Amino acid sequence: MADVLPHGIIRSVEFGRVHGLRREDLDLAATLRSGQVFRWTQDSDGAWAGTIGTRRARFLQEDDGSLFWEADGPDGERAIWEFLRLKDADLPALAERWCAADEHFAEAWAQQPGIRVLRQDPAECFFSFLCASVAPIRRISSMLRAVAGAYGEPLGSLSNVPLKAFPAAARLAEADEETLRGLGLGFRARRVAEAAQALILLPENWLWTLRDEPKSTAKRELMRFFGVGEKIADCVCLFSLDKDDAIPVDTHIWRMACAWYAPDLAGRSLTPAAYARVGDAFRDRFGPFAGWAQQTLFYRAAVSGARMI
DNA sequence: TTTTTGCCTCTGG
DNA sequence: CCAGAGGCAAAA
Repeated sequence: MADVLPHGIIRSVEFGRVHGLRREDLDLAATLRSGQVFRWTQDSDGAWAGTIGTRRARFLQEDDGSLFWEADGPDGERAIWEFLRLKDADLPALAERWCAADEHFAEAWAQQPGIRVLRQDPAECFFSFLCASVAPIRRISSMLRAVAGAYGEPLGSLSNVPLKAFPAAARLAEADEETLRGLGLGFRARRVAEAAQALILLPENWLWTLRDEPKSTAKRELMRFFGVGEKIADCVCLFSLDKDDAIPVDTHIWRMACAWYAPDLAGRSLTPAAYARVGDAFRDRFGPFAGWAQQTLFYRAAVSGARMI
């Protein structure tokens, strides 16, 4: 099957299946809903469609856990495995240790196993979390869909779901603040416009090169952008730059830390020193993939809405 | 230097 | 009216 995209590129859609996956390895729906990606949509068949960079993709997870996928080639299968990080982390084995180390994680895992950290496109991730300030997931999704709808390159449809690439910085740099405001970004419009302007002065692959830098360097570089503080920098590090022990400290993680992992912080305010203490407490307890453990705890508190503390 | 405070902005209760 | 997936800049 071959598609001619609106800009003339011919792509063939590849497909395949990942066997031997259990819910403990991957719960696709929970992972895509866990507040790390915002533009994946579920159709009436229960399949999820979205983009990985400029590549269209579609997933359907069967009841036994196994995963059917479709994706633009070439190397669709490799792209799927990288996006889901299936080779990088044995989630059930990690979770078994985390359950033994922490009763609160054990409760969250029992309710919802299989939430993975994805390896997403760094540019879309950067702009996504720039838009995430003081906004619930539903609103973040609506902002990013509006931005992609207005500026994103059409990639054609996959199973009747029209898909657009998230606009490159060069395209976003053409947008002025007022236009972005009109797309519902509010005060975030200035941050997105300025970040796009700053990014086009750097090499096109600059964000990707941060994958090769240590977390401290990547964070420091990201925080030079207006609108990027520690929390957003940690989100970009964890969700797109392979920094598996980055801990984005939002209000939910902060409350958990005060209650369970660093109780001496209770009643204090979230200063930079306290922020660092929270991250260290998570890394002490959960180890090099602490950010993955964080994602399960975050889902339980922020997405499922369960009362934990 | 570190921490606190006010402000920005808008949807939903 | 108030609260909520933050960050900035000024001031203490």
